[in-house]
Amino acid sequence: MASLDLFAGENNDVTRFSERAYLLHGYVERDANAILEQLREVIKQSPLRQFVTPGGGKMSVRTSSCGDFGWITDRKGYRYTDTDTITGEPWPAMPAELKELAETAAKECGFESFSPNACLINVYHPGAAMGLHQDKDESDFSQPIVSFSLGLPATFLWGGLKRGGSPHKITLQHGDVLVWGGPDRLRYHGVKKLADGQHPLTGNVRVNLTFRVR
DNA sequence: AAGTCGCT
DNA sequence: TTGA
Repeated sequence: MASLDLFAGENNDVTRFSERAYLLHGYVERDANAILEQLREVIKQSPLRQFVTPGGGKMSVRTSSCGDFGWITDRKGYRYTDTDTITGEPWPAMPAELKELAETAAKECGFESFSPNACLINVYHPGAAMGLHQDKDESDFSQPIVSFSLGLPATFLWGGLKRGGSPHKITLQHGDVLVWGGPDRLRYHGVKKLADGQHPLTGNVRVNLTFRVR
């Protein structure tokens, strides 16, 4: 696949929904086809899989990773690895164009030095969900999280720094990008059970990419 | 407990 | 919908 068009940046429609949490509406919409094409190549090397959590439950989301590190879980806990535990090979490289888009989005929100070395790929089919959790397996919480949404829309849940209370609901559409960091870096967050639907680019799935510094 | 269940 |  040819390089991305890198149209992102032309769209300045940004909603700030917490002190340092931002929704960039449609930020990667025009790059969506190219992003999905890159992901198909990644998934050929490291296939999607359903993890088991430490509690023994099976995640409904299908997951892979690219970059220097990939996020995994099993009964022993959550962690990053430098090789795919299925293939035994290093995780596929993070496509440079994706990394650049994530960095540009972070910069747009005032996170100047973001250089992700891990990208978690989560594919949601109808019925799949993500319970409220914190992204806390990384070592430097001064670095933000950047999240791309592609395909079917989803309801994002935005909680507090501790469990409890009712999370805010934010609709994520195809092409939207979320950035959160600073005092919001360890907020609980999740995704409501995905509603059935069809999207012209992805069919009946939602694709989510989260870029992190391990 | 990134899940599931049970009570409100 | 929330709390354990």
